[in-house]
Amino acid sequence: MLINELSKRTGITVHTIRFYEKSGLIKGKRDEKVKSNNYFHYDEETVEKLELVRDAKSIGFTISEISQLMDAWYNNKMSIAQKLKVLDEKLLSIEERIKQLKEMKKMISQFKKDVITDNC
Amino acid sequence: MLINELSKRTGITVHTIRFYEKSGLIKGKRDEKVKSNNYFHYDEETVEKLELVRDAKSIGFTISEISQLMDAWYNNKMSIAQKLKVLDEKLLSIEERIKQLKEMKKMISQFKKDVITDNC
DNA sequence: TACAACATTAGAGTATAGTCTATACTTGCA
DNA sequence: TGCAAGTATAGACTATACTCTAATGTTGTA
Repeated sequence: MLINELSKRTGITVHTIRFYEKSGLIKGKRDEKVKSNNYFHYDEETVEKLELVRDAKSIGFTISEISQLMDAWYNNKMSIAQKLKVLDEKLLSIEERIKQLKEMKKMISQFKKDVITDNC
Repeated sequence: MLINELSKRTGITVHTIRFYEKSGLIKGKRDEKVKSNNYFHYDEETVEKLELVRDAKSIGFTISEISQLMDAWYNNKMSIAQKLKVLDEKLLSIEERIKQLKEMKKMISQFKKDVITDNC
């Protein structure tokens, strides 16, 4: 599929997809048989990747973190041990974030109580 | 206390504290009695605020979100209902983030299993 | 075949959140 | 008193992650 369809499938703008391509998150292929143009072609895996990018971004992962994660997932040049290392690191950082979010939740709940009792 | 002490107390650089002051997160007071300089003075509440800023930032809150939160906390111009509204919104967004993080955790755990089983 | 829609590249512009430099004045201590 | 350390303001610079524009070429359809 071409970039326009990829954009429609993922809900990510053409501009942003090109930006992700420049950043190395995805990679389109040129069709050697076609000589009249230089269009990039994308496969289903790219759709999956962009969905992962979207999810990972929404929880605050940076592009470079997502890049690492995708290497662990899709890159066959990494050893199993290396892949597991990256994945374990990401798991730890996620758990740390959940912990911090729970603390903030507690704080805000306490705020709420304070606001109510201070003013009634 | 002056900005240097505030910086040492919070571990936030003088530059960044000035940036937060420009952004409206904190507010120092000038001492009317002293006429030879224009130095800002900060109180304990500012220390607390900067600690809140640090915590909130670490879980991905933007400055504008933190600003809202601090208004709900410290600004006496807001009604109780308004404060509770802001706090409840923040609680909801935190719960949403926790949910997303848990999903990502599941995904990565599944990745790990795939990596192991695909290669052994 | 005209022309709208789509593709590419290069590069400029924007928003957020700092980070640093320059300049100039003030304070505290040996 | 000298001078290092601290303070203020203005503005330049950086990094991240887009977002948009311009220029130019290609494709598909009425």
